[in-house]
Amino acid sequence: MTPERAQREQNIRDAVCQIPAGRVASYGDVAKLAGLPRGAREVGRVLRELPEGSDVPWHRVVNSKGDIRLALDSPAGRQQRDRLRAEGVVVDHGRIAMATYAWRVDADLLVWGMPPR
DNA sequence: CTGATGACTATAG
DNA sequence: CCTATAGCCATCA
Repeated sequence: MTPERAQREQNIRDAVCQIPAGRVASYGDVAKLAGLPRGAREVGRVLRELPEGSDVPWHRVVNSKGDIRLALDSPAGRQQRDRLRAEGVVVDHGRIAMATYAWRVDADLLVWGMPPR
């Protein structure tokens, strides 16, 4: 494990931790926030490797279309759906309305000069 | 080095 | 909505 890799992974986890409850962000958005503009796939890998019981809110990460990418009939998939609903996010057939729930990092940066919260 | 892989994404039909 | 295609890139056998 190179230090660079450990650092990238930490940056990714930190970015995910910035997503507010009740909002979601895409893998690509998280990658951008972590300073890896083309690292969407790596975000997916890091989340996949999170230890069980991690505090990182991985359930707030979905694909750019707003779809939960984990199998809905899997334990993890159901957990993602349930956790999001518990935060007030409407999940319909594994899909989330990004127009409503996407965490608009760029917009907040433009208006406030910093991410929300 | 090479090829396969994938919790990705954009675009086209 | 669906499929196909291409681009992407770290990681691994």
